[in-house]
Amino acid sequence: MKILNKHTDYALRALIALGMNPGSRMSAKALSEGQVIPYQFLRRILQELIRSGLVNSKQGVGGGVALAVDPERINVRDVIEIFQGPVQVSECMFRKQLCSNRANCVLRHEIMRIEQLVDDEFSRVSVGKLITDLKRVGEAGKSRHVHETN
Amino acid sequence: MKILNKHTDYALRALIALGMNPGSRMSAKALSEGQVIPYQFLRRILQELIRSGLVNSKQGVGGGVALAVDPERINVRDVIEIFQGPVQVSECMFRKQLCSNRANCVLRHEIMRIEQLVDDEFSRVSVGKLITDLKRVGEAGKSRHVHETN
DNA sequence: ATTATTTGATACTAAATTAGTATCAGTTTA
DNA sequence: TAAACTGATACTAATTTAGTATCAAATAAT
Repeated sequence: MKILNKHTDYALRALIALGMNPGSRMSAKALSEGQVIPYQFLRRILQELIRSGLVNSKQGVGGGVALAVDPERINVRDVIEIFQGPVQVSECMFRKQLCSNRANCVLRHEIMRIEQLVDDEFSRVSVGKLITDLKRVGEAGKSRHVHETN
Repeated sequence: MKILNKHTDYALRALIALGMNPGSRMSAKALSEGQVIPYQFLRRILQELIRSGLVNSKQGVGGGVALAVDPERINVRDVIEIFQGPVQVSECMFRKQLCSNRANCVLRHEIMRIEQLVDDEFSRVSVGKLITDLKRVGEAGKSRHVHETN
């Protein structure tokens, strides 16, 4: 049961990279190389982020993308919603005729509670917070590899 | 972002049905008809539940499957784990070489917290509890359709 | 003006996962 | 010995996810 797909994962990495040096505009190419994300795939992900208003873009030489919103105001939930749709458990809620049996419904009750919980938690994690954490780790652990904390 | 797949969904429905009348042994055919689950698909799901020890089976005429465990001791988390693997966010944790960039790692920290939360919550919901809820709803709402409470 | 660098839009392919079907062998009961 | 079952396993189809490719339009530098 994997929660984040590659779209969301890469989108978050890109947003973090953009937020690291505020105001900086980066090309998809630079981002792709810096974050090791397949270029064309990243292009499409960025286009969705642009459409959704989280980043803005500028064409031509010296163009690229930049955050359009304060990183504190972008949270993981937003990004999940863009690329994976709203947190839900089954189709039951939206296609009621499928949900003709009670067992499914009673299950749904518990599950919607958990859904809400997950949603809230992801809402609480902003890109800004991730950047802060990241910078802190960067300071503290200059010499050792982050993985060693696992 | 859908959390439960059909395997888990059907498995839970089957477990609930089996737990409704304790000690009852039901054939896959009866379950399939009662719960409106494709027969051959349910067969395979039941076989996994058997392998995992949650239900036992008896071959031949009058055979079928029955709960092997007190429904209070089967929780949703167990079932998710059987059919969808452990709750995780990305492959990062298990394939460390993929996780060569810090952004991903810092993200993981927050995300593992949420992962744990989801895991705990699903652990708290037992099949027994779902059955209790279901029976209560059955008592209270005899005349009206459950969906009307949406 | 021309060229290089960039995004916009969109079509396409490939791989993986999920959902569902089918078959045949073996067990048990009547 | 026939009917009603599960055990094991192979197969197909649909959907989702991941990734690639192409061409047009904008911008800046020369």
